[in-house]
Parts: sequence; structure tokens; C-alpha cells
Amino acid sequence: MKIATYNVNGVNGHLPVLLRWLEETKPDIACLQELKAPQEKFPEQALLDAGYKALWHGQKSWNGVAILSRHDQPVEIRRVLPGDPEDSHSRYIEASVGGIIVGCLYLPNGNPAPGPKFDYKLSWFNRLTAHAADLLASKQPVVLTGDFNVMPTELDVYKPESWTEDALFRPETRQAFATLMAQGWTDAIRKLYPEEKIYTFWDYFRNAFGRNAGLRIDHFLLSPPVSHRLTAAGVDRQVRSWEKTSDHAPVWIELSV
DNA sequence: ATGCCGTGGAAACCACGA
Repeated sequence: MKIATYNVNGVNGHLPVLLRWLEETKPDIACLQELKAPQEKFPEQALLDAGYKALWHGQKSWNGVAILSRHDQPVEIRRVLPGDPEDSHSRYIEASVGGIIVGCLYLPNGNPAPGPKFDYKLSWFNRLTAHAADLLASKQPVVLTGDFNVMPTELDVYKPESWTEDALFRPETRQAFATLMAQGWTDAIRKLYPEEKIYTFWDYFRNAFGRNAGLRIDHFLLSPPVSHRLTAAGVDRQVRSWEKTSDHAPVWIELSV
């Protein structure tokens, strides 16, 4: 079973690329972030025609997350990260699909830091960590995936020294990620490729993709019952080279059944 | 060192992204 995650940076603006990627790589489950579309403007029919049933939580202009399945309809568990009734951003959706609990997330960017946006990032991270502990305690097979907006280590940044003050790489952010991982999650890419420079995002400008000036910020976190099923993982780098593409590339894992 | 590009929505610019 193949599960993928992809920050599409506008599900309608980049729909042709999304459909081409689904057609070419055929993930069984796909998690999307940055839909940038209100609930009623999600391209449900185009995805159904492509063979995918969807569950989504849209928002006008920004954010927005979705879970797609080639097989059974994803069964919604929640569409809000617990812990803050005032939080109006669509950044989390969770479903039972293919016998796995899939949490699809779009963690706040947090820049500029310090400041209120960075505070929001860290507080969102704390809520995620609290919820992740509950998920682990359930002993269920769980996959937490999406755009974490964190480069966990220097290996995950093309030029670490120029990112130390950035919200994606500040010590507080990396510490928050480390605290989450210490609960017992497995970083799928790092389990299989502990030493390789692997990126999932390249800026649109300064020829970032051509220079491979990238970041690894889209991650797959696997609970113990899932991590022992991991057989392969990778990044669909070629998608980033297509016309009218997202600034992120899809990431995927393969699980034994 | 830097939103230099790109999306979406409103308004012909602005917010936001990493």
C-alpha cells in the first residue's frame, strides 16, 4: 500500500499537475495540504473521475487539507486539532482509511519569528504533540503526515547557517519536533535514508530547484504498528520540474499488507 | 541579505507563503 503527501499550493490552480501525478504514481491514499479553496470549491468531481474519493476541510484563500483514497471512502475521525476552540485555520484532518488512522496536517509556517505567528506555530505544535500522544496510546496503526514546516536537522537544509533564525529551523522549532519524535514515532525517510540529503520543497525563485537549494519539511511519522511494515519511501522530485507546479514535491511511503 | 515567484481574493493591490 502506497501513501503519499503533497502540499499542492492551490488545489484548483495546480489541479492539472495534481491529476497527472495521481495518474502516473497511483497512491492508494494521498494527503493534500494548502488547498487554498473554500469547502464548496474543492474539485471533488475531477478527483472522483480520476478514481479518488475525498474527505476535505477547505478554507477561503489559505490553508485547507484533504485525504484521498483510491479504495474505500475515508471515514472522518476529526477535522480540527483538539485544544483550541478559537483556532479557525483548516490545518488538520484525520480519517480511518485502509485500516490505518491517517492524520493529515499543515503546521503553521511561523514567520516572522519571534512574533505572534511564531507563537501560534509553537502552540499549534504543542497541541499536535498532545494529540499525537493520545494516538500512540491507542496502539492503533497511525500515520501522521503532511507539511510540518520544520527542517528537523542540518541534513535537511541546503544551507543550514542561513536558516538559523527562520521559524522553520529555529532551536525552539527543532526542539518541538524532537519532543514529538521522542514519543516513539518513526521518520520514514530517515529510517530508510539516514545520511542522504533529501528535500521536499524548493523556492520558486533564484532557480532554487535547478540549484537543488531545497528543504525537507514534508514528513511521514509512523506509529510502531506501522513502522515495522515500512518497505520503501521517497520523493517524487520530477513533479517539481513540471510546468505550473507546486513549490513542494510529493513524498510517499510503501507499506507491506 | 533579499518574497527575486506564485496563488487567491479583492480590486487593478494586498496577504501570505518558507
